[in-house]
Amino acid sequence: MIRTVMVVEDDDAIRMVLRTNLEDEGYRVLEATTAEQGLLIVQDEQPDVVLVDLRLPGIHGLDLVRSLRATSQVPIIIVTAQTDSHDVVAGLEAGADDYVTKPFVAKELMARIRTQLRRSAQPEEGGEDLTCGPIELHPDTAEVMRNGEQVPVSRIEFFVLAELIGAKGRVLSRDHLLRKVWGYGNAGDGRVVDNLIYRLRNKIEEDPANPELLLTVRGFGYRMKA
Amino acid sequence: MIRTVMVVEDDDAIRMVLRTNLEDEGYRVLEATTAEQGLLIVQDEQPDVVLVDLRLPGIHGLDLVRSLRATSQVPIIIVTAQTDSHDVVAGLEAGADDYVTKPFVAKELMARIRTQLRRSAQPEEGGEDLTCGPIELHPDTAEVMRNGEQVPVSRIEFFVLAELIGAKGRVLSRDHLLRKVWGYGNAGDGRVVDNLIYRLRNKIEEDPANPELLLTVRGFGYRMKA
DNA sequence: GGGTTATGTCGCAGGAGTGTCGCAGGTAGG
DNA sequence: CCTACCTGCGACACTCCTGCGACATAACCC
Repeated sequence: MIRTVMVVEDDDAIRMVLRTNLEDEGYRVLEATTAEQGLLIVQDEQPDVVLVDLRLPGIHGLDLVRSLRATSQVPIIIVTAQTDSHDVVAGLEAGADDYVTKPFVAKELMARIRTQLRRSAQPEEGGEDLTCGPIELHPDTAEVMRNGEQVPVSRIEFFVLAELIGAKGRVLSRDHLLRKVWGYGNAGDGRVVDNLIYRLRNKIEEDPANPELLLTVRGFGYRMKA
Repeated sequence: MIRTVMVVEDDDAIRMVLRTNLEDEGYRVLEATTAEQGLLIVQDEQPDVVLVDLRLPGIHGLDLVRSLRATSQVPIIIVTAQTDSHDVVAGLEAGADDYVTKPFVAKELMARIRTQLRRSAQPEEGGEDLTCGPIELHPDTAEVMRNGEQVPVSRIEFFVLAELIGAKGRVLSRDHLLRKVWGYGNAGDGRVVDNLIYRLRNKIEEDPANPELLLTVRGFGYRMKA
């Protein structure tokens, strides 16, 4: 599963260092240089962790933390040059989950990110099963059921199906699926998605040639039946 | 609601400082000076947070962290004089939720404790017996029984089995197991997990070549039969 | 209809994921 | 010092996945 980390930091050099380290760890990285921008992107992309600098142009990082906390449970790690323990307390009280001071050691920061991810990964058992008509997804066991019978699907097929069902009938572009499931780097041939949809249909559709669940939206992408 | 904080620390002076600060914040405080003692008390009293020093007489603090994690989700904060970032990484990978270095600022530590409590305020599942079909785990004695007969397993095998059974049928990735059981420092070869599963199957499965309890989920990891 | 583009269909080869097993260094206990 | 066991590692076999390419078919536009 590809995890997404959001970095809100106005210093280009530090942001680049963070991006490099995060990508080396296999994360998808989103960037913002202002609190306003960060807030929008978080709502849009729902990252798995947010790194926030306190000294931002315009709105202060602390206010960003409070705004995020007001609407989201996403783990927040403050990464800042302000080392005063008073600032640490304020940051944590504002709703941050951890506080790391610059200059930070990359390996330590990565470990702290993993720690946050580990904890936020637990409630996934509370995550209700994804269903669509006769199809049922169990994220806990990575199983797909059709009419109660188990259908063997591969790892990638599972993620694509989860993404589609999670979209609840909205159309998802090939590009969107490529990014979410395959993860930026290996974009390659756009037809990969078509192929996978074909195989998926053979597994979950009654009549794969006339799909009733996994529908094509010509020119846009694919969607599940509402 | 009165929260309980457990302190595992052998230095009398520091333990006293912690106790005073914690009681001022309104917590109930439990104390232990060794890892063994700490483990017993945690099982007995189920505190809401555990503070652990790394340098303990006898069993090392890191091993205490791993032992706690094997059977409990209690938030763990390492409080230690070891400031090396390598130690921080090892501590977090062992399962700690935060890492504070001495000398610490009391107010900051208190804030970090509140942060942990805030997150763990969610409901906990009851203390479960670690059983799965004919398999039975006794964390107290580190014994594994199959159909009432004792099966000799090694230390690591025990932890892996505990982790799997504790997951109640959910899939656990190799990475997850590596971090939880091995502690990632020695990550090295991912095949270590496969090997261990193979050996575990030879001990607990009727027909190891056709496992019915310890199942492979291709592309994801392993899981116990629900 | 004819041309063009988007998508469906399907087989293949390389490769990733996993099971299996033996080996050797390490470790604990006698 | 010896022994037994644990444990990480590497090698090999095997299955299944998956990206790709080639062609067929359907939808769209003029």
